[in-house]
Amino acid sequence: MLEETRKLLRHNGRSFTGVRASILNILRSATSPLSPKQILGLIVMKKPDLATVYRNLSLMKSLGIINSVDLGEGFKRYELNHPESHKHHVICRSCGKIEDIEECGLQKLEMRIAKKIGFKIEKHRLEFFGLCALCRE
Amino acid sequence: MLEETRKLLRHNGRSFTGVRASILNILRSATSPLSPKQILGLIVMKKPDLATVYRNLSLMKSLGIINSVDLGEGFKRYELNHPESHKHHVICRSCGKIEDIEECGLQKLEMRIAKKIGFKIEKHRLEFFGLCALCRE
DNA sequence: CTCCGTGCAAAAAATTTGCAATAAT
DNA sequence: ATTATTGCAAATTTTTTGCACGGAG
Repeated sequence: MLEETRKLLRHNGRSFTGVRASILNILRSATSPLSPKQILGLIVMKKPDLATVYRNLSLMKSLGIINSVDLGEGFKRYELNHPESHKHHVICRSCGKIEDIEECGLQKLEMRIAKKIGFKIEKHRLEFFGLCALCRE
Repeated sequence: MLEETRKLLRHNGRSFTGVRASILNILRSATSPLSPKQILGLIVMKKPDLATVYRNLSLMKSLGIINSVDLGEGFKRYELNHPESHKHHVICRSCGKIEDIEECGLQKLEMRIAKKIGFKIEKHRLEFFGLCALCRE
């Protein structure tokens, strides 16, 4: 899995560096999308510069290895891109917990909209906001 | 319609100032969500400070008069809040055109998710990205 | 040798805040 | 009078960029 990424990077003339491996490992074990700062905070040894984290996130996003998620917090979060299973998020407005959901079922709506307004729809973003079980008491 | 807003502001001890009226009029005639800078640019006479625009957007959002929309551009956009008709957006990745869509049909999905993960879902955000008819040539 | 990757510092861009002057109630 | 609103400047926060150095091919 990191092997595929390595190949993808090589194929684009880039290398599979330690920083990139760290970022990917962190995103792989994350249970929700992380901000650049959070990612940096989770790199334990040989902490890179935050600018390097940004540059790598940007590169890996452009190669489709990761995705960005914007929850309207004033910064972006990043997660691994799983091309097969496309994810959405449910965010608790009280504790900030983020849960992933696999279910989507927007294809029909997408097709209907595409036809109605003449767009070729390539992707969508869907997030739910509310209160998690714990925060509801 | 501005009358309701006036009452809502008064009820919260705030006044219906010229800046607020300008912002609301601009949002009312906008065909897509606008950034604070765009809004400022559209105020013709007696241009307020950008900080004032930000403060008013924040206040009016907290009162539910307007909504913010985050398309992952690095800044937020604002639109009027129409409590009855809830809107989503389709954004052209080439020319940036934003179209509103009224259709949603996410209630069933919302309920299914709410039940599955125990969230009380209060709102959602949905955007589509692609190419508009013109940009497809 | 020639790019790529990184650290460091500085710059940009979006947003927020402090404070004094002004306007509204 | 009391409280809200604004302008202005400065501060914060997120993200980007320039440059020089070290390293991989």
